[in-house]
Amino acid sequence: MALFLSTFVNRIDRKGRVSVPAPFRQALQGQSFHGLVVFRSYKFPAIDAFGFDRMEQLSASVDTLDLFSDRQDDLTATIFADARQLAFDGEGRVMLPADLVAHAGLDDAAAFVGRGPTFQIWNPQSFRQHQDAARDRARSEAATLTLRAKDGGSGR
Amino acid sequence: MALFLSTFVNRIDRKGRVSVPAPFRQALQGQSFHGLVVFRSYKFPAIDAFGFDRMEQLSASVDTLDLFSDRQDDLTATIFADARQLAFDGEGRVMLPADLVAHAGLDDAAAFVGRGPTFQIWNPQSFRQHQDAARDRARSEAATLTLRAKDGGSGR
DNA sequence: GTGATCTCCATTGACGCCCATATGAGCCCA
DNA sequence: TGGGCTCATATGGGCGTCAATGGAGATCAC
Repeated sequence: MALFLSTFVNRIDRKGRVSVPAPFRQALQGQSFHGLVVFRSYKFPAIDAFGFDRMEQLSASVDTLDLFSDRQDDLTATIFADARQLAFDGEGRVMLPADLVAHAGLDDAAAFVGRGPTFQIWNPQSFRQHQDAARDRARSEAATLTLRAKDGGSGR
Repeated sequence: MALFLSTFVNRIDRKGRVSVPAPFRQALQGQSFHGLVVFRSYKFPAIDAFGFDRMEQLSASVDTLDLFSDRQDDLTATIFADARQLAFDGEGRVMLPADLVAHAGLDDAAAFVGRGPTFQIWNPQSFRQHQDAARDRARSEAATLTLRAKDGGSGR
């Protein structure tokens, strides 16, 4: 399974193309579709992304011949309808659709942010602010966590 | 199995023809009928659609009584009676029957909305509203889903 | 004969594919 | 340890191809 670590910032050229970081491309090797699956993040001004195999898994888990389940309507409508496949070109770049660029507030650069099994694409400035805020929150919670962690040892 | 992702908006010309998005056509390749199976969505102002193989699957399931609740029975009966086959022309277009156009409130454009194993055809404006609402609902359910995934181990 | 549907052709605009260049990191050798 | 070399990645631009769209003519059904 793919594992995405660290953050990389690459330029977006005037044709809307951006290089996917080589380590991320390596993590995506050997999938049935050579590229990314992306969609608008629910909670952030960012783009969520992962490999095609993860989408296939999602489809299989949702798929039944019951066409009439109310429960899955919102989920499928949102996930599958909103997802896009972005194919790599020969140089390992993808074209970012204009509406996703708008959603993430992207300008001339994109930050690829590893999140383990998935990653996100942010405006670099927005991400820095977001990250700083997250760090502050984590720091203020640290006292509580430390007390709990006493028996467990080093969480990170 | 076919996997329909993303949303594509294409124009309907004055003869009622509309191009099926190329990625969807690719997902439908190699089936015994070169075209779509469509019927009125029973809960949305939209057209449900998928490939012929899925209709065959559905038929087989009904035969083996897999889907033998009364509710399913009514609904599947409705589907088979209501379903139509729309053949591709040389350019990958289909002709939308007038009554389906009316049911979906289609005008001069059609949104092809991927739903994983199936897709739908909507009036673009109607779909946008529907998607925004579904997105809000999904967002509020996201917390619940996350909590469930946590104890299940690493959700995928 | 008349209307509708299917087939074929032309246009245009976007996107995929190709090559060329720069930049930086790692490696080898002195 | 320092310098130079090499290779991979990132980046920019040009061009060909395919998809979407519109229309005209042929064929079939009523």
